Order: sequence, then C-alpha cells, then structure tokens
Amino acid sequence: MGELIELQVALGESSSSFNMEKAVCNHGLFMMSPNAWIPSTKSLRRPLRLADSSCSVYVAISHPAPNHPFLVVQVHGLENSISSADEAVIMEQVARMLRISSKDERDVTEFQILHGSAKERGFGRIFRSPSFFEDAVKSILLCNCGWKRTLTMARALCALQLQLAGAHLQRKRVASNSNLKISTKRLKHKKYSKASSTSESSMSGFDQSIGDFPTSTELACLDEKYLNERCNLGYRARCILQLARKVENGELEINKLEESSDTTSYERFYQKLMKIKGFGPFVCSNIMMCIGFYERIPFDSETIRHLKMVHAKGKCSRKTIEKDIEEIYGKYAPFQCMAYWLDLLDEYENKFGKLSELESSSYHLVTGSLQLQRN
DNA sequence: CAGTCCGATATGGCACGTCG
DNA sequence: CGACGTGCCATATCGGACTG
Repeated sequence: MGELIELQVALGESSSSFNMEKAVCNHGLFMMSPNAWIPSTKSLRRPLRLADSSCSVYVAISHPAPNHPFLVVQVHGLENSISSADEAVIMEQVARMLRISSKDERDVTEFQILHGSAKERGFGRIFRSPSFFEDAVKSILLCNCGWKRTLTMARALCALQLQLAGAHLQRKRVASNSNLKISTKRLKHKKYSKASSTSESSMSGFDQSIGDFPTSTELACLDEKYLNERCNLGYRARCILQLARKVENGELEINKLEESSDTTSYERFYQKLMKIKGFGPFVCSNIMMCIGFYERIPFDSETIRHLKMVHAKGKCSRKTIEKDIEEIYGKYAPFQCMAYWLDLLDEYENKFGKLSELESSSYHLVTGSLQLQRN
C-alpha cells in the first residue's frame, strides 16, 4: 500500500470566508461521480490527475478548521515523495474545484454585496470540476433526462475510465522495459487493478473501484457506438466525442479564457460552444457558469417549475421564462446564476435538509419535481 | 415558433392470484 | 364473495436540442 502524502493548499485572502461544506455542497455537480462527499469528516474524495494526465491518484480534501489558512490534501497511493510537477497539478485542480483564486474571491465578494442573505449563508463559490472538460461533459449529461439517469451516466463514464487507464498502463509497461522510472505508476496500477475484488480496499475508507472522470484524450479516440453502449449515453455519446475532439485539436482555447476577465471574450466563447451539435443554450450557459461567467442562467424545465412554485409565476412557460428570469434575477447582474442557484439550493434544502448531510444513496431523489420516484 | 427527435420512465389498465 | 396485491404490457409523458 502506498504512503499517504499531505499537501497544503494556501487559502490566502479566502481563508476568513472559506467554508468547505459550503464550497462543495451547493450544486448537483458534487453528487456526481467520481466526487464523493463524506459528511462525517466534511471532506471531498475523488481521483485527480497527475502531471502525466494518463495517471490519477486518490485524494481527500478537507479544511481542518474555520479560518485555518490551508486546505489539507491527502494524496493516496504514491510512494513517500511527490514530484513538484504533480504537486502543482493537484493543487491547481483543487483550487479550480473549490474556486480559490483572486478572481473567484472578487466574484464572491461582489455578489455578496448585491445579495445580503448570500453573505449570511456563506454562498458564492459554485462547486465545479477539476477540469473544463469534465464540467462540459457533465453539463451535457444533464440534458433530456432526469437527475437519476445523469448520475448513472457519470458513474458509467468513471467506470469506463478505470478500464481505459488499466489498459493504457499495461501497454505502457510493455513498451518500456526499463521499469526504473515508473515506480509510482506501477504502484498506482496495482491499486487500480482489481482492487475492489479484495476487501482491503476498504482499509482507508476509499472506494477505489471508482475511476477518474475521463479526459478528452481518453475519450477522443473511442468509437461512438462503444461509448454509447458502455455508458448508456444515447445521443449524448456523439456530442461528447465531438467535444473531446475539439478540445484535443485545440479548437477551444479554454485556458486563455479562464484567466481573462473580458466580457466580450466570454461572449465569443459562448457562441463557439453553441455551434457544437447538441450544445444548446442550457448546456452552454451551464458551462459558462462553471467557467466563471454568471450572467446567463441555464434555464430548463426545473427553472420553470421553480419560478411557478417559489416565485408565484403561475404563467411561466418556455415563452416567458427569459423575461421572468430578467425580472427576478436581473438586479444581481452580472451574477444572476449565483442568485438563481442560491434560490434553488434553498428550495432543495427546505425539502431534503442540508445537502451536505444527505446519504449518497438518496442523491437521485434530489429534484424539485413533483413526481415522486418509487423505489 | 411549432413540431420532431430519442430513450427512459411514469402511468393506466388489465389479468391473475391470494387472503380475509 | 370482495378487497387487495402483483406482474405485465401498452401507452403517455418528459425535456433540451434540432429542424424547417
């Protein structure tokens, strides 16, 4: 079994306002594989990529105490050292998920000035994925289906990744006979392969049978039919492959954008996304929100239902929704998404209690819809 | 802007069986 | 006998995106 390495992620200016639970459990994304929220320890567990992005390691992220200046990231399965490149990549992913950056800090502060109760509730860091690609794919998974199926598809993609990674490492090992350099990879491979069939995987409380979320590189070369059959994605398989190939070809200059704060470049990016087949206003707005552009609310049937039930917009429909949204959330510009998500979160938590305390087995029930699932 | 797409899921109806 | 419960099937509904 590999050693446990602890990294620290400095919160800097965010340390006084940061709340682990609030930073994670505020959006459906935290319920989707491979994310796993552990209520008892208020920690987030999942695999993250190493500098060699074909390899992942399991991490547990937690905040030791309120006002503590660092997050603690336990890295499992490496030998007792970690390269500085790996360290940097892991910290970058943690910071992306939890929105620890000066831009995010600025957004949170500005939004909370506009929205008093958001400040009281410590809301403002909408949880996201360690990578743009994962956010984008998960946005597609939300479409044309219920929440339960979304969760199933995300799980299936992670299971597929586990297999792909296993096969990839095997090829790598065969290719390089000098096995001196790849000790950490071999160790990780040991953990990945069939770890679930033996009982010791429960040792550290990790479910290591879950793979990482696939990267664009891992998906781009797959056959559409195969991907669909493996993960039951329906028409989404094609959209996801298109996206993966665009990312691989460098057609979406996402890295530049996330650093920029120029509104017109965000708009251009939105238009670019809209040109991809299967990417409509909902998906693209959702992706934009993840990137940090909060002006376009990803509205869907759930939004209409929400406005009807909570905002007494009895006549709200597809036709009126944009006007209604502007009426209700326009005053929070340019952070309309945040206000909307806080509203939805309130509604869900009134119904289900704190999401951070919910059993993962009932995640699939979390929806505002009137239809009750029967088990 | 209305109609279409698609698979999954919810719903309604029916036959059949069991129990009090 | 009626009141239920169960299993199955056909049908209806759903929901963003696409089409024209």
